[in-house]
Amino acid sequence: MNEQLQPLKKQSRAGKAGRSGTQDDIVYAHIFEAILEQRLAPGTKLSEEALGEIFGVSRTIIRRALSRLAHEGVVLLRPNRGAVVASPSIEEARQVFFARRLVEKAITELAVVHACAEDLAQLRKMVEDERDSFSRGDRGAGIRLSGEFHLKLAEAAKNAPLISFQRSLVSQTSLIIAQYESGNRSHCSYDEHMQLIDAIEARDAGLAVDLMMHHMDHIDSKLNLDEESASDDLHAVFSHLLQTKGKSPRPAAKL
Amino acid sequence: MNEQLQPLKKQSRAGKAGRSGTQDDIVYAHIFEAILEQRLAPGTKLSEEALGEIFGVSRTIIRRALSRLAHEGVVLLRPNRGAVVASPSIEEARQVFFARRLVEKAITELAVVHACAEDLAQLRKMVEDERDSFSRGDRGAGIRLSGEFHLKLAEAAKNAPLISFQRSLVSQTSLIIAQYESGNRSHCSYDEHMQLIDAIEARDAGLAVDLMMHHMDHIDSKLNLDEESASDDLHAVFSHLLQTKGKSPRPAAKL
DNA sequence: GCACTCTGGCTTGTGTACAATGCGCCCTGA
DNA sequence: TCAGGGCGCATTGTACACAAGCCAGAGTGC
Repeated sequence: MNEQLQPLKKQSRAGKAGRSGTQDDIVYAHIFEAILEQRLAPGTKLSEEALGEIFGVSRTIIRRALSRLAHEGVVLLRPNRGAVVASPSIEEARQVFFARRLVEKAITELAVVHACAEDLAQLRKMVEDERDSFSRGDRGAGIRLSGEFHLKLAEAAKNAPLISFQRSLVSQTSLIIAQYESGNRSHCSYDEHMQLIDAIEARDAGLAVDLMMHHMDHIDSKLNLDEESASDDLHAVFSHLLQTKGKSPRPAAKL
Repeated sequence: MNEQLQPLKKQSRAGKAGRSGTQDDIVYAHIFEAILEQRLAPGTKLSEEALGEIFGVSRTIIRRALSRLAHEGVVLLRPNRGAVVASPSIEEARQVFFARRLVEKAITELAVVHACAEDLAQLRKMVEDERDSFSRGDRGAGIRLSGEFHLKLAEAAKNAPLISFQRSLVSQTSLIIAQYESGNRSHCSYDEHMQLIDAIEARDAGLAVDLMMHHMDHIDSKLNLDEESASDDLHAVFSHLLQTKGKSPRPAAKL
């Protein structure tokens, strides 16, 4: 484990949020991608020094990236105890989905009004990329691109606070999907995405919102949030025993 | 300007978000308070070294606090050019208010269902504090406490993502009020707040939501978002010339 | 007189060293 | 054999030093 990337010349592919500017953006994007594509399992410890070696930067940069990830809820920052990949509980997942329905509805309505031709073109392109990923069998990239579609939709709605909130919600949703999706059904959201774009382009608010709500239902129904699925993560398994109020879940009883 | 606080013994009163734990929380809370109470005018440069001296900590801590404030939108972080107190444009203010209506409605509905007796008691206490502040003529504290009321309401709704979003929205709203409120009308929201608590306690969702929406209308009507008010801040005055997309507004034309 | 350039100073960005805290192992005693 | 306590190590928290990047002002040429 002593290999490292070349000292981070501004790499092009930085997936999401790829403002390929400063170093911490790159680190951020890489970790983010790794988490969403499940190369990093929930609960995994994210050591600052290890990451620093891997990316060839100092802990300062890593720390900033982790801080951003923590803000978006995909990483849990425990004081004096380091960062771990978040493992949202069922209850947390429900809360995220509730908030998402709310936001997606508003975004859809706004997008019907504000989306310009270029927005729509970009959205279509993203859906195509998404379809390609799934047909290629790249589930991780598919989840990520599906998320980016919803984020782009928020941008088309032209409301800055909602965009930022949506970014956080989408990140967490992706993590939840990665964690809870029942494997037997393929995640084929691109079809619904395309219909949605059509409705928005037709400026049919009623239809667009309906489609979006059904889309949310579908995502929801693909998850087993009703029962605990088998997991190697004690926190997830025993999440109903944990306090959900404080940001640092600890066992309520000694395990 | 060479005075400094005593080296930050864990001060108790840390206003909002007063997790009186680590140092950066304290710094964060103090700057936050200062901005909301208009002791720091929009556009003011926030020098890292100066703040570090004032609070008796190193730039590392200041930097973290500024980063958090930037996340909430009350501070603008310009790469290589330091931090300034945000001065939201009219358009940004409108977007914040749009998002707030959305969130407040959802929060109110949730609070009607989930608010427990202790939540309601705390809410009542906060409204009393708020009234005291205004009767004492402490407008800054009043604005802050009014914001904290709405934040507490979000907590009573028991949805973590909405709480965090609400925190950001309330912060920005407070900043907007501080910047745009027409001075001739007194900000007497505590009365409406109290009615709202009553409706929630009565579990009357319809009434509660109505009250909340009217409350939003009132706040809205107190601001002059229709025309530019006089301002000593070039960014605010010429905000319609500035790009609102990028996070770092620069003049579109040489001033 | 005006505008342009270059330089000096100041502020932020990054890396690193040291301090502090938490965790696990080992040792001891019952 | 197991529980409890103490110690050492590993990891994070903080401060500081150096590098890099802006900005303003003085100086110069047109």
